[in-house]
Amino acid sequence: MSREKKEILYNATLSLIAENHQIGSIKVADIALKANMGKSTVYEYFDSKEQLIAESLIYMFKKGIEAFEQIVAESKDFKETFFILLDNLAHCLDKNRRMLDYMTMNECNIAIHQTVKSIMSEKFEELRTAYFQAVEKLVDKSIAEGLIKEKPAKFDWYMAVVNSMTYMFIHKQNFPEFNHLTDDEVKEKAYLAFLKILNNSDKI
Amino acid sequence: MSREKKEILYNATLSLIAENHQIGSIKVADIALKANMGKSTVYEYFDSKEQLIAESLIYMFKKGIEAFEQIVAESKDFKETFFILLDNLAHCLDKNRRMLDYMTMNECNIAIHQTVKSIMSEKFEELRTAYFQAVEKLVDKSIAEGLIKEKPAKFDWYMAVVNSMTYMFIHKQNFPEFNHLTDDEVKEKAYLAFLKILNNSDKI
Amino acid sequence: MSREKKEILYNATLSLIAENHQIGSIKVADIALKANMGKSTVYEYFDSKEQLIAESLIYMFKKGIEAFEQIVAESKDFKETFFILLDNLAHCLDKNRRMLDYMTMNECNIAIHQTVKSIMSEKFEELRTAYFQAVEKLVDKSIAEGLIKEKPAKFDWYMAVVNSMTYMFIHKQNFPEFNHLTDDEVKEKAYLAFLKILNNSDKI
Amino acid sequence: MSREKKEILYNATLSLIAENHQIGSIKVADIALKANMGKSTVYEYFDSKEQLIAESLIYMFKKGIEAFEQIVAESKDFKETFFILLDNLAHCLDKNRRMLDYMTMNECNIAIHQTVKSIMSEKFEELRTAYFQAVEKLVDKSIAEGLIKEKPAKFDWYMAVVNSMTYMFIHKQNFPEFNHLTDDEVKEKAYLAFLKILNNSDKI
DNA sequence: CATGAATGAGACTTCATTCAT
DNA sequence: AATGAATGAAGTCTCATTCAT
Repeated sequence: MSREKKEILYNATLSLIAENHQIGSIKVADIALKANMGKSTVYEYFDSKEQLIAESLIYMFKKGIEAFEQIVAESKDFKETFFILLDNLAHCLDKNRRMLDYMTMNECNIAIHQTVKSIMSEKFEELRTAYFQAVEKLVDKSIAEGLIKEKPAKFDWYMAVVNSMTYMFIHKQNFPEFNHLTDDEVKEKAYLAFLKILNNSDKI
Repeated sequence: MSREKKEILYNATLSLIAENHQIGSIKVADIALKANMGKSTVYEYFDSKEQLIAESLIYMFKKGIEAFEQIVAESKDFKETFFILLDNLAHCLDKNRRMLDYMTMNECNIAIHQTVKSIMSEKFEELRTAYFQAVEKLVDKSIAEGLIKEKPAKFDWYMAVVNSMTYMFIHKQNFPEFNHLTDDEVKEKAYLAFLKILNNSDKI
Repeated sequence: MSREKKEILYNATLSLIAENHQIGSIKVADIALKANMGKSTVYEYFDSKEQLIAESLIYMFKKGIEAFEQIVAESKDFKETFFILLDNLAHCLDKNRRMLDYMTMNECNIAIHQTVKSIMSEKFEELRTAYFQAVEKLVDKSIAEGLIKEKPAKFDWYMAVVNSMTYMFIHKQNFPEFNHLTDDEVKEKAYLAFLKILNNSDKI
Repeated sequence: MSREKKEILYNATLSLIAENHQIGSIKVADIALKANMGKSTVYEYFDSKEQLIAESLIYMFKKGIEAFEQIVAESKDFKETFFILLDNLAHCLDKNRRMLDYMTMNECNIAIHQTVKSIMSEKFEELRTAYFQAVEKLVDKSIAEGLIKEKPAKFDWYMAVVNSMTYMFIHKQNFPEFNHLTDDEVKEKAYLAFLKILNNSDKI
């Protein structure tokens, strides 16, 4: 039960982060309201607001990485897998425009508060390692299919993936300049960018 | 005088943003302290904290775009210009790891507060237009030098620039996985990515 | 059964009073923890925290007076009895430096709360009477042994006893000025003070 | 001005301590009300409730010792000085029955809270030293007048003074057993006890 | 009997803002 | 023009108590 209630609170917190876009301004009262419980009940499960937020973020990362892993694990070909992942990201960005900060694991988004920071820094390396592994499996799939000639350096394939995610992110900012593009067109561009970055290194 | 004091306050605010990494948690008291004046004096120049922050951000964008324009305007060749811009970004990221959020003009980072949001949205389009123009001049330089065969679509060249900035950003996160890379190597990679993304569109 | 559980709670409460030194800051959660039971169980036996504390204090007084009586009742001579009592007090003061407040039956230490006050005031007179009787028996012993020439007024003999207890109390405060004195020396001084106060009334 | 406002708050706090009789249960709201200011204003002058309480107690001790010193300094004879001091004590006890705890400098009354404790412990030794000096001057006066034959040990004269104060304290508890005694009679008894304790050491 | 879970009331504290000087 | 002083509103957290099981 403790586990279940904690997850309710994680999800309440995360949906507020998605709405509010600013971790620092989340109020315990809001979390409690969203989770359908009294403010004081929150403190039965967590020592402080910071503890709750920190754990919620870890929870979010874990779930996100798990989802990523599962999508990669399903035996689709690379392009289909890649597109599902971008669709997924687009969906997340619809809910929370700041999601890219989290997807790039930018620690400064989390280190609002000394308490949150110290709670998270332990788990952070572990999470990042898992994330890199999942991303690597995706890249390996593209290599196995011959789309990428030879395995690039870690930084290179990581950047290629980040860059393709950035395509979705920039498009979701809804600048009028880019409103004419559909999600599908952007995904296609992201896909091409991935391949271009990791191929033809000899050409230039 | 009014002008001068306002700029002092802008700069105080911006240096706090750079340090704190969270707009929502900046306090008027801190700004006043940094600006060497009493809290109440701040209210002689601005109606509210939000007004001050919003104007400070606009000020930052303006200065940033001006700096970008000036670097591009100086008659260096494309590669040198590009590298100076990346050096500049690296310097900004050293002070404020969240700077990319601002550089990509992600509005959600600013919309902490309804007041800030409405103040900024007027100016925002103007700023973005200026930013796009500056970026376009940079891209045009690469075309003029023949590094890019033909002028790509707006979204494509904008993404190419954003992606190259992302290289610096990811590297500045100091993940142990990428600590072996020097700033110069990363700049080179960013430069190559820019060219790859905008060339060879026929190859794939 | 009810009786037994209640006593467990009394003792848990009293040991917390001994540790905390402040009745007002004792928490039901602490009492329950010390008594090895759930917080809600406390409310099976007592209507409120105040009721429990009030009854615990009464229990403490009763036990204390009984102990006092028993020591006096054992057929030792006056000086030995007196010293055992002072030893006893020293032991109590080691656990709770505020014990003197209770030993002098200073009602203000108990009247933290209107509820406690009203609960106690009924019993208080009864307890004080018993206490005075016990003290009187001690004094009578000193008279029977001829150490005191004639029976002094009630206030006088009560003060003589209180004063001798104060010796122990002051010594237990561990002021560096008095650290060189041993417990035995202080007891001797307290004993002499008792005799001096109650004798030679004609001399001065 | 800061000094003046702080003193207002000290006095508000001390009058609440006198009324409430329990340091732990004093509320900032009550202090602010008593001092005629908003709750938040209190925090302009003190970092926390504990800091305010600790400083208030130090202030009380200081003022008390100063008053004691001044009474002793005025060139009255010993008995008159002694009686004025006891009158003074009686007056304090009327306001705050716990005052004896403070007069005996029982540190446990102050150490409710770790913060208060650490703030005070620095000053405590200094205060105690001043207190002992003041008491010593009083005792010296009795020696100078020949009321005490030779100067007793520090512990002995300190105990004699404490004991005489205890007379007032016990009487102020208003036990029905002692209601027939007037303040003047009690003062006389306290005075005699002082002399008896410090004289005739040879007699017993 | 016993208690885990929940919570309302209320405490401390922060901070943007106002106001008198 | 500048600010020290004051504060209301709001946020975090605590804790005695209730209630369903």
